[in-house]
Amino acid sequence: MARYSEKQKAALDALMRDDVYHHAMAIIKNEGLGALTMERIAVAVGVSRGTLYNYFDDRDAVIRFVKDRTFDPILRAIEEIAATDLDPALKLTRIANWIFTGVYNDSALIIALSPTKHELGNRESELERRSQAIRIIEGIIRDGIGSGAFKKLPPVVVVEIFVGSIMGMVESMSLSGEFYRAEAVVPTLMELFLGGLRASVQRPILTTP
Amino acid sequence: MARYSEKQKAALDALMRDDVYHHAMAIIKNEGLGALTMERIAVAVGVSRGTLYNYFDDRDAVIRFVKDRTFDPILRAIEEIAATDLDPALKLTRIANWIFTGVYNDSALIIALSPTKHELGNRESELERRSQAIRIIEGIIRDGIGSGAFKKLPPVVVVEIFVGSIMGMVESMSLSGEFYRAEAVVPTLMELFLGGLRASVQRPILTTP
Amino acid sequence: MARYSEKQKAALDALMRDDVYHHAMAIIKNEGLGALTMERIAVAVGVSRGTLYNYFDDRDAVIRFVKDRTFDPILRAIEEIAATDLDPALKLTRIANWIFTGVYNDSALIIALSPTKHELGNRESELERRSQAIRIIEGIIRDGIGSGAFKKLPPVVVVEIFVGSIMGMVESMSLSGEFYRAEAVVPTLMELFLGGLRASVQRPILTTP
Amino acid sequence: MARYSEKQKAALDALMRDDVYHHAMAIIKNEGLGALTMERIAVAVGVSRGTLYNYFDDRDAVIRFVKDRTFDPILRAIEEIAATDLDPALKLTRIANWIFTGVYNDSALIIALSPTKHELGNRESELERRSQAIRIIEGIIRDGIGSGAFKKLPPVVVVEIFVGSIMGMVESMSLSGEFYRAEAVVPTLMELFLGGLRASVQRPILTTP
DNA sequence: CATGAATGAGGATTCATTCAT
DNA sequence: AATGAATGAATCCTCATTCAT
Repeated sequence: MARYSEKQKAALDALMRDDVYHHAMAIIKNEGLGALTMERIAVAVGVSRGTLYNYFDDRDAVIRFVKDRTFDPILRAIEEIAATDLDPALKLTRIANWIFTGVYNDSALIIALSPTKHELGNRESELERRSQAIRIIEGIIRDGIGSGAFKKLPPVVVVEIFVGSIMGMVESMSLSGEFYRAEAVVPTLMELFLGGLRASVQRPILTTP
Repeated sequence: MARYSEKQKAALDALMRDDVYHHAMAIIKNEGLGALTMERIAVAVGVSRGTLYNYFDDRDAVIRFVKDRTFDPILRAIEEIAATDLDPALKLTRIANWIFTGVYNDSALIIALSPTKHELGNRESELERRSQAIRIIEGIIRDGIGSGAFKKLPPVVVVEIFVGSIMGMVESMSLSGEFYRAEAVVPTLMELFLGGLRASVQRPILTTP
Repeated sequence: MARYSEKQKAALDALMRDDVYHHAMAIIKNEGLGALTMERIAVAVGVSRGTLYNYFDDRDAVIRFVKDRTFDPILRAIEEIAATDLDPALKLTRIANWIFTGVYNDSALIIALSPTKHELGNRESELERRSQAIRIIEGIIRDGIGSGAFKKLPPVVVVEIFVGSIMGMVESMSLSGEFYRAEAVVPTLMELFLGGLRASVQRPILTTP
Repeated sequence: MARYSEKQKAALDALMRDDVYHHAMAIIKNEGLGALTMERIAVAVGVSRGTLYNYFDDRDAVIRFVKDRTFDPILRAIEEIAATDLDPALKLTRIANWIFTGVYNDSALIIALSPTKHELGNRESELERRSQAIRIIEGIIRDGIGSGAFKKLPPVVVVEIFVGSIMGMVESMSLSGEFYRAEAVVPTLMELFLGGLRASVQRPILTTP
């Protein structure tokens, strides 16, 4: 009796979600998260507002979905890079490259999406995603310190600085409107970061006075 | 003629603006910029909505005011530090410290306020403020490179990374909910940053004053 | 696909617009244009304010709609009368009759709507409508002068007086609250107007003293 | 104890009212009645809003006052003209001239003021003023009919047409934006009006078809 | 009397969301 | 499943008016 088999239904569902992702991204990029109304999405996708509600519980679900779909690949890439047996410095460089490149394409989007913080309860998944990434990168840094390649700096803080500086760079560029390609920025970023992190010649470590 | 002298009026005005700043900050921190409605502010301050409009042209003016009041001291501090004759590395350290400390108190606020992007037209003053800071810091870095203290890396990119990593750190902390005091983070940050920036040969490391 | 066919939708739309026209008219007549708030209309029509916005972009659109719906039939009638091959005097009489009758039903409305001046930008269509009517009537008067039926008075001024006296009459009645039927007023009006306009036998010309 | 004597107070009062009239006129002319807020007036006059309320009960009182001050001279002039022993046709011509000229100077104003009708309760004085004028003019027309100078047309309707055509002309000009001087319009107007009104040679009367 | 800060009642709009068809 | 009309809560903003100083 059912018109669509389970499979067909799932396929339909996937198509709809693809469409929504595509158009929601475009709207957010061009006009900001505030412009992402159900009406706008519905019109862009070519369905009625009501139909949208058959696929997403509410507007927040749409936002959550778009975020997830944007960040998950980055997380997976980080996991994959961490799983290789490259040396820690190289891993970090690749991660920086990946994030930067991945983010580059959706530049403004990241910014628009990021500090949703207070807007509704998407914090959980977001934080979880973030803390997963953090934990993985922290592992890499601990490895580096353990192997004597990196200085003995507090890993937790180092991770935050690593991630923070990448995200900060993206935000910086977004605010100033000047976008550099990954190749133009990542080397300098890593030069600075690794330059300071590498346990090169001995140098007394600095602590807060 | 007038019952209140100019001074009294100014004082009243200042009081109101202080109040608004105070409560607007609280609202933004706890619930985000989106929760900053005129009604909320009015209730918090203890006046009617109408009264608010006697002090601020519109909601946007309130937001602008809060931003200015938050960022201006930072900008001025940066200017002052840049004007000293400390060596570049120390200047950068102090600036990092200042921003970090200053921002620490209003932590989440910065994030909530920063990427207003797409929302209203307050970008101008915001960008100007930012570019002023950027220009000043860029000057310091050029000095460092000129004096041979820093590596010859593209100053523009270095600044972005410097500023970006600080802002990113703040945002990182804001997202994760764990806030470190400046003393706990800045040394590490500068160790990394300066470690990578310095024209190698060893040199005693600089500490936060 | 759609539950409602295009036709049904159009019908619904027409119904709503009819309703709005009806009630908006009543409100304007009784309490003036200023009383025509979206709330008032919504309550009168029996829908929510939000629903109104599904049919009209904003309050201005409602006003424009009511005006158009009121004036357009008059304009069309004038065009039709002008297109006949009646003699000019008769054309004018019929036009006066038409305007007067048509307007009679919406009497006060015309006044309430007409000098919206300074209020919103609906002047364009209004003026255009007016100038179309003027142009047509001017043509009739020129014909009359050309054929020797009318005196050689400046057509432009004559039109203004013709139109002005009709509109003025309506306004007069509206202000005084006494409404005469077209049959009671138009003959007198035309007697005066045509009596003065016709190129009769000689008559001493009157000049301003 | 009183600071001001009655006289002084009255003088002060008159000054204030003069000022208000002056500036209120300017505002109405340039921006319409809607722009006539207490704040605007207060600023223009150079006093506080509160002070305005010492001279006028409310906004409506201001509007009433401005109207009165504008129309009263016209009414008085009509009375004076009616009191002369000129012949009826000449009286009407002079009245038309007077109204037209008087209004010419405040052109748009008349329109802006006229259909206040529904706006608050200034109807009484307005109507009274109007009906006084009507009554006087009606008297002139009756005289004309009585003396055999005018045709036997219903005086009430003739008055309305006379007044209506003048006011209509003014409004016409206001709407179209083209203002003619009294000398350019009144002769034509009176030519038409008196041409039709005079009991001249016999001519078949035209009735509505 | 003058002042002007405070008030609060409107009025316009926008959207997320529901639900009958 | 899809539709889209209807809803109504939320928000911004404007002013006439009051009243303590």
